[in-house]
Amino acid sequence: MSSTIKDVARRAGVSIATVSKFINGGNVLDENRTSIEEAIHTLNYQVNTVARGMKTRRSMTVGVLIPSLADYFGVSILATIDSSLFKHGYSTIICDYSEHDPVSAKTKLEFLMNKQVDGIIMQPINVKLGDLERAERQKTPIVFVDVQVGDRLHDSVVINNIDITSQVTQHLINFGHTRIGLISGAAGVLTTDDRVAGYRKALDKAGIPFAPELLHLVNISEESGYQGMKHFMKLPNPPTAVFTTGHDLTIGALMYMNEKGVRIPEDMSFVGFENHTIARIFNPKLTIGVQPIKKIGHTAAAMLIERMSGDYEGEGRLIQLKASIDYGASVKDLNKK
Amino acid sequence: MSSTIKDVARRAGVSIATVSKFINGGNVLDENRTSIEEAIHTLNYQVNTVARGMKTRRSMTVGVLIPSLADYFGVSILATIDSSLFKHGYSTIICDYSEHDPVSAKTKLEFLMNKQVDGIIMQPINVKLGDLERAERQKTPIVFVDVQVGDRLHDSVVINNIDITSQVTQHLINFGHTRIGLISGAAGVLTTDDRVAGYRKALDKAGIPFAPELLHLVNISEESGYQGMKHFMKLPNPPTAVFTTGHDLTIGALMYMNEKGVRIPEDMSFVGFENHTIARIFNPKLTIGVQPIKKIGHTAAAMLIERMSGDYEGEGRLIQLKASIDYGASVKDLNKK
DNA sequence: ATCAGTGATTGAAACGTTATGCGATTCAAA
DNA sequence: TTTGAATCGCATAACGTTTCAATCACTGAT
Repeated sequence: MSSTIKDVARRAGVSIATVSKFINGGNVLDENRTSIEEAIHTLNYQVNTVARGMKTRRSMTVGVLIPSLADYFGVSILATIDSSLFKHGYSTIICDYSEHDPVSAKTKLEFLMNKQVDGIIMQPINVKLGDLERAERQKTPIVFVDVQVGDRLHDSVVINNIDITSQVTQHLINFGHTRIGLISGAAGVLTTDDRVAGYRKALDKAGIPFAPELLHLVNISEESGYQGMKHFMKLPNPPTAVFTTGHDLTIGALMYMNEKGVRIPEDMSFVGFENHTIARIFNPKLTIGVQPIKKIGHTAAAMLIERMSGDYEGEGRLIQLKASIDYGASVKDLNKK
Repeated sequence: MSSTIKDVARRAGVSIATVSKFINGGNVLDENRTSIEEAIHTLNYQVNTVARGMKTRRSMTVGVLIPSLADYFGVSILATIDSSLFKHGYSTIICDYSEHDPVSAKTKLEFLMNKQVDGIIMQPINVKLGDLERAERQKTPIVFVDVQVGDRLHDSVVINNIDITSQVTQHLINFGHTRIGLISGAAGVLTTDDRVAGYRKALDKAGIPFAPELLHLVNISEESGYQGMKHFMKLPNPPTAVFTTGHDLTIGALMYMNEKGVRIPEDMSFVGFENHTIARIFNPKLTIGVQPIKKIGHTAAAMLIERMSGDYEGEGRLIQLKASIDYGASVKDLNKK
């Protein structure tokens, strides 16, 4: 159906080995070069990367594994990863897994391994160390994003979660807020725990007592944002400001407020996360925390490429990037009356 | 590094062929079955799908090609396609291409073909028929989404663009609007042309003269939505209602209005497209046109699977799905004064 | 003339799997 | 028992590459 290296060799009147050498950039005689080029061109020959991978034991394919293809963070990172990897000739196989199904991550990981991926980039929510066993046995490098993983075998790219939440909380405190609601992911996930830690750190520093009912930690879905906001608004003594730590949580919370006619910032001060677009079309413009998503993606891809090419073989590296605050007008200053 | 079928055969004391047969569901003697199972288990054997693909000439991989991984439609469809395909054992290689670079689509298509994908799902913006040459020569099936492609070789899944825009326009007319701005993609793209046709159809029916300055047709980016809205607002006689026909266009238009303090629907009536989330967090709730994205994705995946498995070999099919209007409160009724 | 050295070419052996044709085994019916 | 049919296992040849050791054709120096 499609022409092979054998066809090219025959037509060019040289051996298969010579054609292979030419294709891979080796030196060949000028006369051979031209006849090979001619043959390749008229036969429309393109190398079969699968067959090549069979020999070289490299598929030039990497797997990207994220909890959901409907989640902003995962998809955004996918875009930058894909373009970084493509530049190096790698293709990206995308998979999502369910963070609730205990075997889903492991299953998908094995699926990717069976496809002989050369490396994996993964956002690990609720994955157990045992899930990584197969990849580790075969020495397939994994780079984690968003959440770092305990063992020091793999690289991770994360943001400094303690810093960003403590900064946001500090900002709210500066504006006179003392009852501050926090909506974040599930407790136990490192990212969430760090974020809560940052929140408490700022409260402690200001001498504000911690109130457990002002924490809503379920997962990072839209629904959870909606429910969290609802929960806060129904408290006998509701918070004056709420902070969400994820894109979809932010949307959920906004939905609830919009539905109930809660005005921002008159009735409720609000700080969202990660969504520039929504922040800009919202009136008033929202104050949000933003992750350097592109940088995370590029860094992760670069680290993986180093691993796959053998340029780096040392122990796991941890890169912590800085998130920042993009100030809008969704926080009311309680100091100026 | 990783064990092969040869290792399994040796350990189980049978030939390679027998193991292969067992793996692929053939009948083997009970005693062989158990020893093979034992060997597979203790050796942690997993088939190498690349090597298998080499023989079977099927990679069990499909390519998804969309103009941008930052675009709502493409990414949403990717999610449903991926899950449909995974159920049938296929993995998804994702690629984006630039609709502005004339060779980008062709290049990426060849990239996918070199990876020996068994099929392709593509959202074809600005692709030329010649770009498909290689895939056609190798008889790799392609299913198009969003925009149908001229020749009747391939399947397409689209929505009825004329219907939806004519309905939206009709709705605006019913509410007393006669100067209606339309922001859509580039003229020449079939989807856009159909949408403009639907718009004009409704105008004609109501006897409203067509005003060329009320059309802004550039591309489907956020920026274009922003510029389109800006253009309309600066007209000596601006429209009383604007309709955007894409997710990102909608966002861009909203950004401009928010920036300039244009109130919806007091100062401007507005109908957006495709974004439930934004429609719901916006105040007032937006009226939007919605595509059945999940259905599009599932249908496309199902058609591709039929092609790849050889269950269907006929000529190209065209599936037209219906879009619908989700009514909010962003259109002012000019009839009741 | 011969020889070593240089570079390009080549045949053949992998890589891990499935497909195929044939010989061996089994079993029920005669 | 014998026989025919059915089943199962095996050796081997692919699939399209890369790679390696061996070969070949030169060149320039001895």
